[in-house]
Amino acid sequence: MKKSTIKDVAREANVSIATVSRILNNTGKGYSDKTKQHVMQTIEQMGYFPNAIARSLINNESGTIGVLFPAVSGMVSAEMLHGIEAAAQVYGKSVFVCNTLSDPDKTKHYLQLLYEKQVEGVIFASGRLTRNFQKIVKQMNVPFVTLSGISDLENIPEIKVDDLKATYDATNYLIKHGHTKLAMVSGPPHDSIAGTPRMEGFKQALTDANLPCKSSQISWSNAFYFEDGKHAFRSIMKNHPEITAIVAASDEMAAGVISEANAQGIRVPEDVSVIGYDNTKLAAMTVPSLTTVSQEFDVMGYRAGELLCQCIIGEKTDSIIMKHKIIERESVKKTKARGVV
Amino acid sequence: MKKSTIKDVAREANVSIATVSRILNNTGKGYSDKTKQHVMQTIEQMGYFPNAIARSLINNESGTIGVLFPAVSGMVSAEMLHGIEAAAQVYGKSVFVCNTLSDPDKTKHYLQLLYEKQVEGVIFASGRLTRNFQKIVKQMNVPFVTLSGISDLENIPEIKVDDLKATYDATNYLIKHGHTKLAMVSGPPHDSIAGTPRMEGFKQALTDANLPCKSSQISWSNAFYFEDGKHAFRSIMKNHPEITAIVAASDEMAAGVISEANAQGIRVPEDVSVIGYDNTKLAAMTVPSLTTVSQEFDVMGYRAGELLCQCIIGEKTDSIIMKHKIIERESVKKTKARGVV
DNA sequence: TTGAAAGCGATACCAG
DNA sequence: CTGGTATCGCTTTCAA
Repeated sequence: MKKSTIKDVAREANVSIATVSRILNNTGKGYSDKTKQHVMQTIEQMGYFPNAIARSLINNESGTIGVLFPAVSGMVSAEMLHGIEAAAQVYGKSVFVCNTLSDPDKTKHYLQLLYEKQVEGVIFASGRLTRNFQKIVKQMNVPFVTLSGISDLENIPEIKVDDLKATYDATNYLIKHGHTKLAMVSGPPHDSIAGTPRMEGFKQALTDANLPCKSSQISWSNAFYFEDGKHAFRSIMKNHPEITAIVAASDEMAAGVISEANAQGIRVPEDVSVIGYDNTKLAAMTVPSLTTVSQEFDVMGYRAGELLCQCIIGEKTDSIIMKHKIIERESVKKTKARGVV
Repeated sequence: MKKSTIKDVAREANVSIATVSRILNNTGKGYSDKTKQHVMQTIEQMGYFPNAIARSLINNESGTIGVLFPAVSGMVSAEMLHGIEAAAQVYGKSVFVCNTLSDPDKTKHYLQLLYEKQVEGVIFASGRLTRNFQKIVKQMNVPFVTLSGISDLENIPEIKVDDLKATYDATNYLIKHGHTKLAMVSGPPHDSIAGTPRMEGFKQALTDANLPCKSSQISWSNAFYFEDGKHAFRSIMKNHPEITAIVAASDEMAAGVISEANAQGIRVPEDVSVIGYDNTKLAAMTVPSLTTVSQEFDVMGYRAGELLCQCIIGEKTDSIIMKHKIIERESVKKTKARGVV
């Protein structure tokens, strides 16, 4: 049983396809109320749905956008994607998801694919849009937006939180609560998205507070996972047993720190305080629950989707720096206040 | 600057569009090696990419599939989606994601949308495909697959683990390790996917072991979250302080149980053992780490994608029951063995 | 080996 | 208010 087309409807309703088309698109004129009734009815009973692909071809509008993630597994990207989809929904766009695995070849492949599929815009999430992709991006000639990422290309609006400032604030939060011997559990130092800026924020906060800041106070790993946090904490405790507070570059790492502290009989927050980063659901689940820097990923995703859709209709093109805030839970010990509260 | 089309390439290369098309599709015949070289070159330098939409229209193959989730936020759906995308990749399909929010109207809307976009197949994940959707599904006339869900319609292959059996095994695991006073922290009893079958598995295991099984041993919530686990544990401890082991319907709930136990000064696993469900990353992060039933969501996603693509090319149509296994960590106390080990 | 031309399903302009 | 028709970009016969 073949799918019915506009032609079938026209034949069945004894009108021209032009008329059916007008009714379908609700142009308001070009048909009488009576024919409309009649045509709508036959459409209904035939179970006809217009072919969006044919429409796209003639209108030159695919009604789709593409989203590139290193990997959609994981809380963070999941929430972002959710937000993106919600926004796309509102603007009547469908979304293609792609997992680049951070592989440049794969990424380029996907961009070409999206190009061929005539997407109207692309969200590049959690990655770095390098000059490598300049050519294809330019050719595609549709709006791009980076989400919690970074772009080496010009004129690409971005949605992100100011990681440096956020980590600065987190560090400062510990300092304000009386901590003077701090360490950081960081991601890869050359990760220009979540590595470098967060380390920098940590350092600046220490420096501004006239606190010692040696590189040995930062223990970094190749990723941001639970195990990385455990290892990092172990090495910190070896080199700096005097530490009383730790800034982690992700909630998972912070959870690793708490877990390892527990294993070593070090109490959190009595002996050592911990502040996390992201405010994923995990932060509420640790024991003790995690004080952390909040990034609202679903909102960020929504805003990214929204921004992209606005760019598509030529409405707006400004970057958005999302505000962050510190969510206070139980993992930080508050002793004497130091300086302005 | 308009996008260049096959026509432009033809003109530029001084051949007919038919020839360009043949070369593009690598038909192998219909052009000389020399023209091929030449055409490929001009394609390259023009930066031409074929319009997939026009291709879809004439080939009647969109090269896309749709995935419906209640919500892509959350570890579980994220991992599934990752697997799906990976499989789709292999079969050369792009994937549209849709968040139904478990709303029937929205779901129907998305199905229609996917229909119009001419998707070649649909994965219906973590939800129930009711008779409500029968009409549209039938009309679409493309393969459907349910993933970790349930279908009231005929002939829809499914990928899932046997929830009843898995919970049975989990319960039995506790029994084998000497526990006789058990309780369950369950999701919604009328949730036919992750509610009813898991409760049933729990009950059957108790019954088969000749252990008491009153309905008061099961505390259910409207969802499967951390907070639900906390509440449930509280009420269980009120009604059944004698309990020594708990079966949770999700890792998050199990984490809630552990957290609440902690707050009440009840030790895990010394005073009460806990077994989770899902084996999400969270399970490794709790203190103590969680013994749990493993579902490999990324693999399930991959298999679902694979299965769907095989259905599309008419290759295979059998359901897949994924095997589950129990991942032993630290949250279960092993006392005397009881019965066969 | 090539090219001309007939569609794929829908839109929109132009006549009537 | 209506219908005929060119067109969107590409594939695929059918002749040459």
